[in-house]
Amino acid sequence: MPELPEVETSRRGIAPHIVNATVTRVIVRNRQLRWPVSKSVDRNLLGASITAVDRRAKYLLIRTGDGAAILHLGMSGSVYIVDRDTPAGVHDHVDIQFDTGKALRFRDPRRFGSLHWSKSPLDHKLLKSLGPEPLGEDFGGSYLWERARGRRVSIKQFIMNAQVVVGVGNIYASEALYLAGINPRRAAGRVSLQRYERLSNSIKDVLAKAIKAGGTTLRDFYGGDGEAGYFQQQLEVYGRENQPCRFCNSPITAIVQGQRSTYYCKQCQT
DNA sequence: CGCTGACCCTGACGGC
DNA sequence: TGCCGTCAGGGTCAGC
Repeated sequence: MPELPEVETSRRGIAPHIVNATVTRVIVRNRQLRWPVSKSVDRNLLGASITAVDRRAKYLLIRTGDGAAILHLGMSGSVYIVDRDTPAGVHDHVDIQFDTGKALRFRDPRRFGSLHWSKSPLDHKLLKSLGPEPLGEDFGGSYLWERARGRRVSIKQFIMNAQVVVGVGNIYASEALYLAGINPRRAAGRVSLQRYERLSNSIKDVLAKAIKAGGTTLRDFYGGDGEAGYFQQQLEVYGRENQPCRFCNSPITAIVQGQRSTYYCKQCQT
């Protein structure tokens, strides 16, 4: 479900409600997520005051003075602010209750999400070898081109690789390649520097616009404040198999790459 | 090191 | 209506 824009939308939705609030109780109803949730999470959060909610890649970092809870939403996860005593549904695995009377609720039907505690989250095993943020200064065309030397993997799988750049998920990878006019099947090592410049700009553009729109709501995504995103209205190719390309009218093609579906225009993307 | 495919899990949806 | 196959926005890991 959530790609970078959806995680960022969630972060912005929840932060105002929990920063400076103190944790009065932590309820973990099901510890069997992507990895078992350690009791150190509960222990460290209890009694602490939240100092910030940050994001690195698709991880939410819920910080206290001593460290951070590292929350990943996986494919189907979402976070909400609820009144503390709101009855929990079957997939509401974690509640973090606050002295404000509210709680941060984590729901995740498929349980591909995860929750860890770390004193120094950016050094955590899951985060330490991640590539740059796509909206940051150190990401651009020359960086991508450099990293792509000798790589035979498809350009689409290359930009979805979090070691290369974080936060480019399956929807926005197809969208960015369309906007840059690059065939998603092309080998990463055979894309010119000039086209990488265009691609890095497309990635920045599409992610920034999606954040502005509050994310993409395909099935069930809602930001932390319960609002649906509306970026899906701006999707050019994702989910549009056989529908006309908005530029040239030829039908959008769907293929599978690395077990994920890819959408593109055979006419416009070479 | 780079790359591929299996796998984790539940729910929604379309076809019959 | 019900059953069954397919698919889903994530990522890690083993094996070549």
